Amino acid sequence: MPRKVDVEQQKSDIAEAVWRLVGRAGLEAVSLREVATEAGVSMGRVQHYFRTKEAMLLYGLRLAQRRMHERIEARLVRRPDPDAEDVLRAVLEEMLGGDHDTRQTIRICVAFLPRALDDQQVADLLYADDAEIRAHAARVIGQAQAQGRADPGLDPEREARILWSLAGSLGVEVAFGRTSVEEARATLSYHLDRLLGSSARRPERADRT
Amino acid sequence: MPRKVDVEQQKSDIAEAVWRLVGRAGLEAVSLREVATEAGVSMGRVQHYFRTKEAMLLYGLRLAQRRMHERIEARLVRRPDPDAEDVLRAVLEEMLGGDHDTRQTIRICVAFLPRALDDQQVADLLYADDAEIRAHAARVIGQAQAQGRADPGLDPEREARILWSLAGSLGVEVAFGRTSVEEARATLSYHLDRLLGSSARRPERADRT
DNA sequence: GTCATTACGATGCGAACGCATTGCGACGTG
DNA sequence: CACGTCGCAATGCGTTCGCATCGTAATGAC
Repeated sequence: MPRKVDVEQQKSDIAEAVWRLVGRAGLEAVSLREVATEAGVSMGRVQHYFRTKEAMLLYGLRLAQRRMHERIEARLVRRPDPDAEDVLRAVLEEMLGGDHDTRQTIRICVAFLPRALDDQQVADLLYADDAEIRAHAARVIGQAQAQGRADPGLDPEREARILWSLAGSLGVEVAFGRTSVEEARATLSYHLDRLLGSSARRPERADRT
Repeated sequence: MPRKVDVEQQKSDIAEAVWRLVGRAGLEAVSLREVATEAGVSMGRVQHYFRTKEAMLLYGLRLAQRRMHERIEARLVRRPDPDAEDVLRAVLEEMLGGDHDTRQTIRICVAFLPRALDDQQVADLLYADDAEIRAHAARVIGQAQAQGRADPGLDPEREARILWSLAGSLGVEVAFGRTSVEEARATLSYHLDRLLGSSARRPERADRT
């Protein structure tokens, strides 16, 4: 077997160039030539790794979402023995777009929204975790009610829906520069305090415990 | 003076073709030829009324938003002596995308989001009313507090932010087929009930009072 | 009727597009 | 040390793009 390179590395290098272009000016800004230039490689290379433009875009979206998942996991690792609420908070915090890559990912997802209308594959990618996380949020809210922390008059399903919409919306505002991360965080924190009780919970594990 | 046509009519006919294309598959789907075909006119006509593609798109966005404003006004006309809360509720209701044209407009706004990043003109159009409406919402919430209808512990500014984000987010979900209008309406109504007290207020004026 | 002016339809141009093809240098295997 | 395969760079093709140009039919002022 001949010449070997790190295929995944090459593909992700190209995908990241796609991200930058999409994040900067939307899907229309993406052409094979532009991607090649942005990645600092030849157009032949791009075509070697992606048979079609469509495949390249889909790979970029998929990878962006995987990276976002990894960032959420990383947040959880920093917590000792995370419970369901920790998981929810980690997801919400990630969605706010404090991280530069997250903002990029949010912009990418927004750019793909129109495609989801008639492309089931894109729709599946974009909405993959929605139902699961909403259900999870509802459970956490119900749990807080059972513990007497949350207003028993709340409808967990509806509140979960609202929370999810709110976090998503704040993330988009941040990603498109309409709101600062601090503002978004303060707003979400305010909402969560009213929903689950004070957010002053167990702190993240400090470095070198 | 020679041949006269209804210039505004012609321009809006073309703009509506742009809407259909954008609403169907995003900004990338818009080319002069496609627009001409969709509108059932010649490409020359399109170019006659819009000097550049950019001008055409901007006109489309502007007109879509003006139509949305008009629909909100129309909602208000159906209410006898509307107060500040009626205005807020009319705006929110419109944002949910119950109307087909509104859904189209929401999809158009989303499609333009990336452009707002480095096009101040687009940004101004997209975010024109945000601050005003948020301030208005905050006032309405404060007023409800003063009347003892709303929880005095609420922060009107933050609640206004949340309400605005929520309505926008629900509208986007509806516009992209992720949620039914009924669901969105129920969710918003649930939230408003907790925020302002029962939504069972003065009904709209019935036909033929 | 004459004429200026508006409203277009038709056509052409250069650039950029996605994609296919070709060829060759680099490398692990025998 | 050949040989076969992989990793690309280069180039070309047909299409589509936005836009400019040009010709002409229609119309109201005189």
